[in-house]
Amino acid sequence: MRYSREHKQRTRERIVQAAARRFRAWGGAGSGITTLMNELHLTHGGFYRHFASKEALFEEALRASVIEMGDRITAVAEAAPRGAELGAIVDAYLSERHCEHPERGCPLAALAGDIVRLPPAARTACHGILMSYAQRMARYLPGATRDQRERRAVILFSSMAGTLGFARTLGDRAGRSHLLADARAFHRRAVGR
Amino acid sequence: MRYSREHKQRTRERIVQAAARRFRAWGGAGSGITTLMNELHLTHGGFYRHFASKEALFEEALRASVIEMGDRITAVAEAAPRGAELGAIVDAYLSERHCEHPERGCPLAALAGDIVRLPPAARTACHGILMSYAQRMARYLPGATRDQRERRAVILFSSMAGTLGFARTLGDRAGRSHLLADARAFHRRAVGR
DNA sequence: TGTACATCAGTGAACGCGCGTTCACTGATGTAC
DNA sequence: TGTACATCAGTGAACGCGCGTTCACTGATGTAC
Repeated sequence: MRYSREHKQRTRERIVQAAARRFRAWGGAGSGITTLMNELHLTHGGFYRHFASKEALFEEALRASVIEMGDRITAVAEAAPRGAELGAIVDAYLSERHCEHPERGCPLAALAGDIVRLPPAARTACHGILMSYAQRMARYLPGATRDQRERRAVILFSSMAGTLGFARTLGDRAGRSHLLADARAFHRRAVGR
Repeated sequence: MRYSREHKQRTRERIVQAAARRFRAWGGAGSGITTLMNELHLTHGGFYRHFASKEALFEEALRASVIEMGDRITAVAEAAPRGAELGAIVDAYLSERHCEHPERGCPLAALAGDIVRLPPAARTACHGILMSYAQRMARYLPGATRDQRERRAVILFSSMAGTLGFARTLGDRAGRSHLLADARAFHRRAVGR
């Protein structure tokens, strides 16, 4: 049947949002088209009216994840007292909440491992999307030039992502909590003067 | 046919070594049993005379990777002037050589993303193997107690792994080179006094 | 405003493919006598 | 030392399964007249 005016656009967005969560939780290979569409009470066949391929969806979902996470970090920085933005970002990024919810968290921490193994063209596209994330975060980093702030943002976020990723391999809740506290202290010091 | 005395043991080791390389390069899901066995001029059927499952091989290969990487880092530290061990480790870990050869490199950088998504029992086992790696590295970290050195090793290596992982998403050689140089400076400073 | 037709989001069977795993079989070597 | 038999690493066909993708079809709504 034919659907009303903006119906298609809304469906597309629902697919992207669901995929953004699922890919971060289960990886690019870990979440199939059928399961994804069923979650939205649709069948797999309709998927290709919205996306050329699963890879196209992956990129779109990554873009959405980057925006979502960027918004969250921006909100944290905005809520912090002036001068304490970066510390607040580090604390939020390395929080237990973030650690326990990869599906709503940083796509760099959740998907870097998948992106590395993508074919070159897709990998480069995804790298670009991740860089737009770092660019947005750059304003909270110290540095004389825009380039310097951006480069520092890349280092800070990718290294926090590494520690977060390792913390997620730990089953023990208390252990994770200690590890994250250590990590917050480390990154706060590393990024402070 | 039946094979000579130590033949089985040697075959097993060849499988583990090949898997250790392949898993780091292509991930746990990215390298199949058939392809792996064919690389060794064997057929897939024989695999189950050596391992109960692919997951059992993954653990074994992770163990081998951790030992291999631990040996490499230890050699780097041993070759460094007294007091310069940690700086040498950071430089080697964040070198272009390491970045371009995940198949021979750090399993934490290459496989953390896969390990996070393993079923709980396997994930805990793999986490333990990664911890034995951090424990071995702990002696090169500053700290009053063994526990403190170990915790610092976890933070340092996991955060370097994150940056290395991100660098691997970058197709451009020169860009990677700059990023790694930034990362070496960052981690050397963070880990020094 | 009413009618006829075109559109196209969504359906569900079907495709080829590679995966992990199983199993009956082979046959050279180890072992028991 | 020689013979008969057991062993078992490795083979290759076959299994069920889930995957991404294709396609003929449906039918309510948009659009043209």
